[in-house]
Parts: sequence; C-alpha cells; structure tokens
Amino acid sequence: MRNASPTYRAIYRTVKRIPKGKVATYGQVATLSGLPGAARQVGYALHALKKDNSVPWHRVVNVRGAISKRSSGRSAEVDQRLLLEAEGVEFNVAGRIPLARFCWTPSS
DNA sequence: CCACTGACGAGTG
DNA sequence: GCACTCGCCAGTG
Repeated sequence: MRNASPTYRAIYRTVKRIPKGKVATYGQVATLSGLPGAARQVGYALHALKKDNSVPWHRVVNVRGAISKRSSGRSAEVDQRLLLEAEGVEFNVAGRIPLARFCWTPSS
C-alpha cells in the first residue's frame, strides 16, 4: 500500500478488519470496500502487497473457500494455508474451508 | 489513447 | 459440477 490509490487503500482497510480465525471472500472485501463487483481488483490489490506483513492477506480466499493460485511462486499458497490453520481455520478433505462456519460476517 | 492482463464473482446452459 | 461470458479497474507497454 503506502502510495496506493484510494481504491486499494479501501481494500486494505477492509482486509485488516477481518478477525482472527475467520476468512472473507474477495467479493465480500470488494463490497465492504465500496466496490461491489470489483472482486478482481481485490485479488490484484493483494497481489501488489507481495510480502507486506501489515495486512492479513491470508484471510482472503475465493468464494469456494479455496486458496486461489497465483502466477508467481507456489509457496505463498502453502504459507496461506499454514497461517490459517495456525489461527484455527479448518480445511476439509477437498482442501477447502467450510465457509458456513469460517466466513466472516460483519456485525455492524 | 488503446489493448491486454490479472489472488475473482455471478449468471447461464 | 464444468465451461463460457461479462463486469471490475489498476498497471504496463
């Protein structure tokens, strides 16, 4: 972030609000950031973070509850899963997260 | 300015 | 469940 456009900063703010032990989908983050339908930009924004630790990017998964594959480096995918499991998020046999239980639902 | 790309989602068949 | 299409919009050449 740092010098990112307002759109990106809005996305990062939303991601930072995701509580530990929960996950949110790209579409959710987009909507909560005031960008309904711009789920793709969320993914692109997170990709731009690269190795930024100030944002819990690992709590963002796609609507299927699975970890999206990136273009560069497969290690990030493994990292994400380990980080989530360390927070108490479970993965089923299909390697996906039961969103019914772990999807973050903003109370506000 | 134009074309293409990309951690995606929802709708349709 | 799978394949396809369209919408989103910042970044790059």
